[in-house]
Amino acid sequence: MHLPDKTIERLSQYRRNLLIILAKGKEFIFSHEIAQLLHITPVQVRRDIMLIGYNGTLRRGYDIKELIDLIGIIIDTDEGQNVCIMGLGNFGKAILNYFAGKRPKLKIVAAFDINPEKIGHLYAGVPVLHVDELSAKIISLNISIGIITVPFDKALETANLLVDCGIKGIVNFSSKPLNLPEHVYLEEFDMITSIEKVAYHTKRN
Amino acid sequence: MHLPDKTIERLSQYRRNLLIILAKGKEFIFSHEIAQLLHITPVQVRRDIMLIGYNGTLRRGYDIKELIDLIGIIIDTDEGQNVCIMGLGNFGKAILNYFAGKRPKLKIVAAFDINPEKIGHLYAGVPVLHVDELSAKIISLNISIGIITVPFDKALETANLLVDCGIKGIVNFSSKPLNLPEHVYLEEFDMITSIEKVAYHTKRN
DNA sequence: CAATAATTGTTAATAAGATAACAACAAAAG
DNA sequence: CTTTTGTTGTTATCTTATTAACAATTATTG
Ligand SMILES: NC(=O)c1ccc[n+]([C@@H]2O[C@H](COP(=O)([O-])OP(=O)(O)OC[C@H]3O[C@@H](n4cnc5c(N)ncnc54)[C@H](O)[C@@H]3O)[C@@H](O)[C@H]2O)c1
Ligand SMILES: NC(=O)c1ccc[n+]([C@@H]2O[C@H](COP(=O)([O-])OP(=O)(O)OC[C@H]3O[C@@H](n4cnc5c(N)ncnc54)[C@H](O)[C@@H]3O)[C@@H](O)[C@H]2O)c1
Repeated sequence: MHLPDKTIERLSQYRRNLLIILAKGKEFIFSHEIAQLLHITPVQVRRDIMLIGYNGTLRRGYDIKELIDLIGIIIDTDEGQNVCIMGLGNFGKAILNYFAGKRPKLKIVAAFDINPEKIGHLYAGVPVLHVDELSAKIISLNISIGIITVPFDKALETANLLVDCGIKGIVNFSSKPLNLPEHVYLEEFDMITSIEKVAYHTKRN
Repeated sequence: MHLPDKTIERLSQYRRNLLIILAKGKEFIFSHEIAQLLHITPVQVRRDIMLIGYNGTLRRGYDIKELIDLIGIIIDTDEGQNVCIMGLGNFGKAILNYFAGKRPKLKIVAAFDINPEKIGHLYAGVPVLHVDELSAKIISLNISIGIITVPFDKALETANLLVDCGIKGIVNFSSKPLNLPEHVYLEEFDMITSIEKVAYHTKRN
């Protein structure tokens, strides 16, 4: 089954929001309710759900629990994947706090840094280790995804290190665009782009 | 002139990278060099540049300085826009550090929080103020864009506050999706989506 | 029980975005 | 001076993404 990239992004958002709604005790949800949550159209929601092969109930909507589980089957692996974070500065800490315990199948199991004051402690329940240990720990902790939040001028060497250690995917939040080998999946984000987009769109008026 | 949304995003990225290259002393650049930086195709670059009406020189490429200036005319206003950040936690601090002095036409001029220990100080050169002052300061500091980094359960009231104060655009990094009036431009980002996208794409192999 | 309203699932149509193709031409090489 | 090479600018094509349209069907209303 091939799924469009944008559908994957929305599935992730659906799940995050459905989990919250489920926790409030709601059992079924209509496409237009999901749509309203994410400022998209109900058709879009129904189409995505169609693509993953799920069927709702006419006039009752979608079973929230079932939908969440199915999204899990699509995004997650059975055993789950382990994640590490490179660079425990403000940004890295924000990510750890935010992520902690949120996704059972996607665990941040270690943070790597070079600052001796940070190493050896736990942060948000996650051990902070020295970068020298990376190679060994990626294997022993079975880490397949790395998040890069080191300073600009350390991003390249950090990425190379991860690649050499056999990482499968990287999320790069450092502002240095990376050029990775094809077999490593890369996702980059820079908030300056977000903010400048808003700046552009608020120019008029 | 109408520009596609994706082109705006890329223009922002072009500029960020061109500024770095300019600082290194390079004066001209080819489309394929820009393309390589951002993992896109040279055609894409040329097309974007065409859309903004800039002309390079055949076989010399684009004048980096001119290109940067033109992108500035498109994204920025002449006087610049002022930005505030709501919630100075780890995430807010990371943004302030990162942004500080980086974009002359897009200044973060205040951070708002409710924690008395934070208020009254400077962080990364930016004054930390109490949320109660928001309404007055948005006017006196001429703030038109707000960045939300308050906790999940405070995001809605914070957004409403900004809207009531006449904000023109919001970047929402809190994990709570917002429903804003049409005249306020909204940009949202959640890193869980980025990470889960990587998780999905690294499932196979 | 008939009529109406609401909702899904799916195909068809449209729109947005990316890539390919190539003419034009300037610089470099021969 | 002629040919080759490299690069831009632009149109045409292809691909991906979104929206519209509507049949099917179930619940609700009268
Ligand atoms: N993409 C975005 O939107 C965005 C936003 C904010 C910051 N950033 C970028 O993220 C990065 C981190 O920002 P921050 O505010 O957390 O910075 P920071 O300085 O607070 O943290 C960086 C951390 O990395 C550690 N470090 C340095 N070299 C290292 C190495 N070789 N290996 C491992 N760890 C190393 C440092 O000890 C420090 O703890 C910067 O590049 C910044 O520009 C990006
Ligand atoms: N979108 C993402 O990718 C992403 C990533 C990390 C964190 N987050 C979210 O960002 C938010 C902030 O994360 P953090 O790690 O910085 O949290 P934090 O707890 O460190 O910081 C929150 C700050 O907001 C302040 N605050 C609380 N209520 C406020 C109010 N009403 N007005 C103004 N300030 C107020 C607090 O005093 C604190 O300083 C959270 O909602 C978190 O879930 C999102």
